[in-house]
Amino acid sequence: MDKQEEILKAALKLFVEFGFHGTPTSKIAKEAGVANGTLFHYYKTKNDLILALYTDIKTRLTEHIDSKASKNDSLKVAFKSLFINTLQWSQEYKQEFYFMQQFRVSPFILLIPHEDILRQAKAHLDIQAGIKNEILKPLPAEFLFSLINSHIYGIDQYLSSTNLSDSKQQKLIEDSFEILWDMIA
Amino acid sequence: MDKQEEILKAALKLFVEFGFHGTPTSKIAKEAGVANGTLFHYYKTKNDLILALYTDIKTRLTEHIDSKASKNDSLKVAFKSLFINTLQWSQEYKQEFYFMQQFRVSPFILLIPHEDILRQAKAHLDIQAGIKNEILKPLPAEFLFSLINSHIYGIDQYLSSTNLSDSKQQKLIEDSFEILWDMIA
Amino acid sequence: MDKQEEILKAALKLFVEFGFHGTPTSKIAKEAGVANGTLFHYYKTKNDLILALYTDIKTRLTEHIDSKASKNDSLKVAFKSLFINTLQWSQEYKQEFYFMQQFRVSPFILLIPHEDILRQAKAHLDIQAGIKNEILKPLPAEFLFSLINSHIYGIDQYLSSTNLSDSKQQKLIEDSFEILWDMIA
Amino acid sequence: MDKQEEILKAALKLFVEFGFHGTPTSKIAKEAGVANGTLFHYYKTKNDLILALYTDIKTRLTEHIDSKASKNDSLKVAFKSLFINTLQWSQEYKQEFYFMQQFRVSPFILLIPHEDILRQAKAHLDIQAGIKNEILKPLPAEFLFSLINSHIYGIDQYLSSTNLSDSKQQKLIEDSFEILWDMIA
DNA sequence: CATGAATGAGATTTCATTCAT
DNA sequence: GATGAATGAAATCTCATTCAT
Repeated sequence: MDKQEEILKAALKLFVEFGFHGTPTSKIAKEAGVANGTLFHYYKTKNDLILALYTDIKTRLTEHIDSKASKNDSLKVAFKSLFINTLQWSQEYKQEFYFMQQFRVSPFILLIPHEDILRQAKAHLDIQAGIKNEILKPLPAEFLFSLINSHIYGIDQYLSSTNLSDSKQQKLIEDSFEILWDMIA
Repeated sequence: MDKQEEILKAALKLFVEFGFHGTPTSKIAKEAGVANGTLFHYYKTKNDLILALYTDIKTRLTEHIDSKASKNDSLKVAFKSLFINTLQWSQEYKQEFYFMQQFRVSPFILLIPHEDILRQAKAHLDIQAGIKNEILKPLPAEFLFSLINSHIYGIDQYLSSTNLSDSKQQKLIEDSFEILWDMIA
Repeated sequence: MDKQEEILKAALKLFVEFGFHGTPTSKIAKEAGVANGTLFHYYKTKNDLILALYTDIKTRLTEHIDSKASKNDSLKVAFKSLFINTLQWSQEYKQEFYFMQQFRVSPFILLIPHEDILRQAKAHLDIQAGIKNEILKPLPAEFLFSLINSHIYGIDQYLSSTNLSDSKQQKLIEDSFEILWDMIA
Repeated sequence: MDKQEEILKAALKLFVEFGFHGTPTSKIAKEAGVANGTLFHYYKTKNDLILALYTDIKTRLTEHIDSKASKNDSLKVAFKSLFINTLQWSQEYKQEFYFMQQFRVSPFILLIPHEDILRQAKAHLDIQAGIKNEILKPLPAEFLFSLINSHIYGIDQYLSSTNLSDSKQQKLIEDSFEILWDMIA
């Protein structure tokens, strides 16, 4: 692994444990096994590092979801795939998922253009279309989007607080999707 | 308003905008219109101030909810009251509600005994009892709790991102409760 | 002497010896006998300190010159007074005078509005008027100003590089003025 | 142009604008279009670079003056040649001339043996001889030297602050020499 | 020769906290 | 109680310099 990756990895670990501001750049460098200045060789400022980490994680999650999606699925299958893959990823990459939540209630979120946030998230499925085709309930798309998102976060939180076996976890995720689908369709 | 209150008010405003660590105590003091040292007269450390603010806000929310609840309601009515009053409060005191979310994904949350968090939240309604009485679905209480909570946060987020009239907002909150109830009962 | 003065005094001493950037703020603080942070309590940045020092010295020189000037002098007497008092001050406050020269060939000079520099310098005598009254040679005022200034700096440099007794120094300054006067009148 | 020259050229440009310490070696390298390390291949330290630049410029000025001087001139003609050629050079190579002034009020000047400074400057004409031959006024040679030097700087400053046509500039330089000559002879 | 990633000492600046008034 | 000057540890960031390639 090259130094730049080591730095991101170390930053993630420490940010999750101590928060952005509770983590000095010197500790990140030490954890990454590089010199203090090396961090600033790759990231001009600590802010830049935080933003780069967010972008990196978001990209990885998006790629994971996209890699599992197939083009010709029905809306429900597409939704289900998105839902399940997001939650599986959230459990496999707990730190990453937690970091994103931290980031989203931090002032740093303001540095990400608002559209970027929505676009990427909604890119995976066309809620609008589902409403038009009368597959989804006739509610504002933004509202449905909020419901779906928060549902996912709720499940993630529950999974993280308990310690289910893989199969039980799998079952719970699938059941949860049916609950969600009943709610929005 | 006395100085102590002014300090809390100033801290809330600045924390929400700049984050805990992004807000120096000197700025809080200035915003509150008191001297630097005065802040430390009331709160021994900055940490103490943050915790006191959290406790203060949580208490105010709890009191609001409790003041609206009546003892002899059915479970559904009790749930509905909790749900509606929480969301109405979240919209009236947006900064406060946002602060609590910030606090909960921050390392400070570890300073609050885990049980305190659950107990207080669940104190208002006995999910366990609802399951036993077969009013609620036979799912783990913790799981239902997560679903309820995240649902509330989802609605709050949607309400905060749009700008509905009071009546429309009221309607949406009530509809959302029915959706939630269908999900858990 | 209060701390703010001590800081200016220490800064002057060290800047003259090591240059602006060759002097860390930590050394200034130590030389002034104050804590590191105290310097920044009075001057928001090192730049601010440098500018404040320049302004302070320039003010002191101006006040010295003004205090020695009398209103009703002839132009020649007024010039002579300015000339002599500037040079006496330059020898009494060598560090201060040297600092001003350092400052003037540094990028910091750009932070001082150009007009401020000329206005203050020319305020003491009206070259323009002297030209109109045919007391001074019919040359551009700016040109005469440059000649006068550089003459003063030349004498200062000579005085600083030799070690004359007070009386000889006094004599040389007076003779130099006559040389200057012959040059411009 | 080879890399070594590019480095000197870049250094000159940036030093004049930002000062010695205000200019990182990395910026010099970038401006010169070479890699960071290349600079240190040619100049062991930043200090060495600064000194080399000073020496280079001083040599070029000296060569310019020498190339214009003829051996058998009278003292006045020799002086005039020195004076005029210095000022013409100062206007043609403004950055270079400004750099030398910066250098002379910087702590770096101490790294140049004092005698070198005087010798080279005085090498071009024998003030001492002029005094003995009663061509120059019976004043200390060092004093005359200071007067001449500062006069030149004064003219340079005026020329740099205005924008005269070449012919007017030429005329002003010649007139200024007569003024100087009257002052010292 | 030339490169540029890597270093780490050190510079500037911030900031929670103290304390004499 | 209230003030705000003073503190100094610690944080972010810079930069001259090195060295493996």
